Formats: sequence, structure tokens, C-alpha cells
Amino acid sequence: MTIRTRFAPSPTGYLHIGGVRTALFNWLYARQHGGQFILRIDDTDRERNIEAALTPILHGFRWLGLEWDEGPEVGGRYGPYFQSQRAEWYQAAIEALLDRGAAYRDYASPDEIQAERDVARQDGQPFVYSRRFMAKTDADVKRFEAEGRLGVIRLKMPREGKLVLDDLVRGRVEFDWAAEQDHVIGRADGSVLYNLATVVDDHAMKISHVIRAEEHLSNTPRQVFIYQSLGHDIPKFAHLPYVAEPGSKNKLSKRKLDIYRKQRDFAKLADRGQRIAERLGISMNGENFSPVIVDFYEQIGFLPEALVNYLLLLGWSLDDKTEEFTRDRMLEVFSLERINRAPASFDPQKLMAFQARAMQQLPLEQKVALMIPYLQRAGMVADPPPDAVVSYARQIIDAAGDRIEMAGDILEYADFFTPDDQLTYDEKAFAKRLHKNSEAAGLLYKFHQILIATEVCDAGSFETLLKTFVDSEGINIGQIIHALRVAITGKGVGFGMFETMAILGRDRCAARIDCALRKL
RNA sequence: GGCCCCGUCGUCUAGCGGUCCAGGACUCCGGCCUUUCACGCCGGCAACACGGGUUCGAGUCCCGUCGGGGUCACCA
Repeated sequence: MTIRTRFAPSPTGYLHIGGVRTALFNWLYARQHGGQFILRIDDTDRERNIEAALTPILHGFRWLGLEWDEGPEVGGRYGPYFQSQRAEWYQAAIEALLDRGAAYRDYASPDEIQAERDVARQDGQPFVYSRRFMAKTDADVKRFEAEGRLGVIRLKMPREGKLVLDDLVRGRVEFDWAAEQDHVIGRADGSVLYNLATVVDDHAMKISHVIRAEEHLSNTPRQVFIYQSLGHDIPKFAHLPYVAEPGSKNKLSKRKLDIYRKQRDFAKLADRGQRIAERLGISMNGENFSPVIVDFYEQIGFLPEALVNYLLLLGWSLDDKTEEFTRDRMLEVFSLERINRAPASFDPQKLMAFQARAMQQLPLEQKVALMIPYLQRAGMVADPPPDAVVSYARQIIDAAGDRIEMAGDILEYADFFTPDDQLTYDEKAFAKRLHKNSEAAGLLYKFHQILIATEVCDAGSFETLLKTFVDSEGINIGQIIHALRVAITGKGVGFGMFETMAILGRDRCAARIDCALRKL
């Protein structure tokens, strides 16, 4: 049997982090078995702007390297892959269900149903519809319609027995048929509902394994009933635990951002992203630019493999120590059996750790290639950048080393690109290292004199120069170096002082010291 | 409330009856390195929800309790 899995996103305009994890597991399972991963668009509801809402989603999948074998833009033998274009399949299924007595036309109004539901709930009983408005004959249909009632199609669920399901993640799960409702599968206007559409499509597209989030577990009995009634083979099911909020067991939701922003770790990541976005001039709205949305990570310069690696370990593990997985390795060792049954909460800090590690391992040239576009978008370098600018940036990136954890962090070193007389100073650092340090100005002035009288240009020579100066003054290097850093970079912290000086060059260092001195 | 699922450090997890006074990773806290920051290195805090069984022996099996969550739509 060919393994075929699918992921069926709604065209909402963004890719949710939990959804991507589900998609990843589907992708891995299909690909590791030489099968196909299908993308199907769940657009039964929204007709408008599908194009615009779909683009970011497809883009996200490609960015993460989760290529689909069939679906939008790539086609496939079992298309169309948009549910809005599959109405005839659904209609045929409804007819078949009606013919076989597995479904019926029902003329109850929503209020009448709700009233029955309320009674059941009050009694602490599962709701079972009385079928009072079920049309048994054509005459019933005429009568109900004459009363002005609108008919829907309901499943005629079994009222006894049990369904035993063998879930690939959860094991044996049992449901009483009697507790199941007569779910609506078709509306009066002829449109169909989710439960019908998924079953019809999964069957038509020969999906062998339905790997989805656990909130669908309770949908499974009604879907199985449809499969059975239509005489279709039932696929294997695997229900994944959902992804929970940072520090809680609640399901992660894109609608609760206000609450997450108060959570320390989440806020830290979100703020960091915001900072980069501001520098890039990205206009963002909270819903679409947050650590819950995949696009966020691409924008701020995450490595897709880091995100994927983290997501893989969110609910799955190989053993007690392995954490780093290449794509090939995951394909080799992934298995549904090792998926955890309890929900896993999203931990921004751990994700950050994966990203930092991946960035550390990236060769310098690749970092440069990744970061130049950020400098361009922030308006710091021309497009295309002259060779000299690229090598200047390369020196900065090299010197910054693992202080740059994501590509967008390069913007923290914007001061290397600002004209010497326009440097802005960190106020606190300036006050502490220059204003409050009475000897700073004098030392800087003297060192400035020495600097302009020499021709040094490499880090080692700058170091010798400063150390010689320090010796001759009979001071500690700490007494000048902090002031020097603030004067030259505007900040109290940064990477190696001498490398910084070498990158800027003697003239610019001198000019910057001069500017700082004038501010005093 | 009905149904279903879940329950090991703050978080992600290892553990499939003895080798677990519970291991790894992230975070956090010390220390070292050091011109700052970061990296790195060393060390530390920290968990089997509870109660009954079964067993020579239980984090591991069974039952119950408690707790958490999902779902109960003419949404997906």
C-alpha cells in the first residue's frame, strides 16, 4: 500500500505554528515511506480572496522545505485540491448516503434542536435527537416544506453498539454509538459540512493515514460512520496532542496573543522580532506577526531547519539525548509510535536555543548571504552591494560571531554603517563611561593624538597601541577601554574592541573619538 | 454537565517491573575565562499528582480520587 498523507489548511492568510507541526509529521511519515504528502485547501466557507490568503501559506511550506507532492500549484491525479471545486463529489456522496438510509432530510429548526440539546444537558445525558422532523416519505418532505421549513441533511447514526478505534498514537479508543449525534452534513442551500467533505476527499485522494490534531478525535466516529456507509475503506488514524501555550496546558491559539505577551519568554521573543521588524520598516499587525505564526520567523531571520528541528521535538523524541536532526536523519528515524500522548507546550526559549545553535554552525559565507538582504532592506547598503561593502559586512559578521543568533540581529550593528558624525549614543553607557568618569576625556584625547599619528590598521596593532599607551600612563586598561568603546560604537557592549577598531579603520575611529569628545 | 484524551524537574523529554536515592536538553542560580557583551567550560537548584491494590520488588501493571485539557455547531 502506498502511504499517502495530507494536510488541509484553511486559507486564512497565515500558517500557525501548531499546524505546521502537524504538517511536518504528515510530511515525514509520507516521505519516509516513499509515499506522497498532499496539500488540500479547505475553502468551503470563504470564496473570496483565496489567492491572497493562500500565498503566504504556500510560501511558508516552501520556506520550511515541506514540499507537497500534490496540491495547489503542483496539481496531481486526484485534483482539484480545493474543496470549493469539489461540490459534485460531495453531492454524489450525499445522494448515496440518502439512498442507503444512512442519512435523512431533516426539517427541525435550529431552535428546536437547541431546545432538545438543552434538555439533554440539564439531565446530564448525551444529546440524542428525537428525529421528530425527519422526513420519512416524500409526503413528509412536501408537508414540512409547505410549513415553510428548510431541510438539512443529517447522518442517521447508529443508536447502539460501540466503535473501537485503533489510533496509531493513542492506541485503542472506544466510543458508544448511542452518544453520537445525527450531525448535519448538508445545508439547505446545498453546501456541505466539514465531516462529509473530509471523508469524501480523503477517500477520493486515497489518503491512507489521517494524521491530525487531537481536537479531531471526537469527530472520528461520525467520519467512520460515513466511510462505512459509503462502503469505503477506513484509513488509519493518528491523533497528535495539540501544542499548548507557553507554560500552560491550554491549546495554543492565535487569538490569545494579549495574554501570551504577558508571559516572559514569549514576550522576549515577540519583542525581539518587533525590534527587527521596526528596523526593516515592516508594517505588522499583532495577529499576523507573532511567534505563533511561521512568517514571523522567516521575517526576523530564523533558519528554517532550526524551526523544523524544534517542532519535531515538540511531542516526539528519538531517545534520551539526541536533539539535533538533519532532514535526512529525521526521515530515517521518525515514527508515529514515539509521539508523546500528552500535549506539549511551546517554549520560545528552547526554540531560540535551537536557532542559536544552528546559526553557530552556519559557515560565514552563508551568514553573509543571509544577512546582506537585511542590511539592504534597512537601507544601510545598496542593492546590489559593492564588493567592498560585502567584505565590510563580512568582517562585522565574523567579529560578531555567535552574538548574531538570527539574521535580523545584524541590524544591531547598524552603527557600523552610520556616518561618524551621526552616531547615536546609548545614554546610560555614555553617562557612566564618559560623564561620570572624570579621567575619560583626558585619556581619550591623548589616545586620539596617538592614533592620528600612526598608521595601524589590524586588530593586533591596535591592541599593542592601546596597551603601550596604558603602560605609559600607568593605568589599567579598564580605565579607558569602556570609554573608548562608547566613543567609537555608541554602546557599552559589543564584540572585541580591537576588532571593532580594525573594521572601522584608524581614520573613522579617530573621527568618532573626536565626535564623542565634542559631546562632553 | 455528557463523551473522549492526558498526568515524570518551570519547559521539552528518557524511562516499556529490579541496573532510577530517576538520566539528558532548555531556562534559572553560582563560579571560571575576560576590556564589556556573547560563546565556552565547571558546578548547583529542580520532577515520578494522590490513595489503594498486584508483586519478593512499581515512575513502570490494575482500580479509584484529584488535577489538566479537548469536544459537544447548519466552523474547520
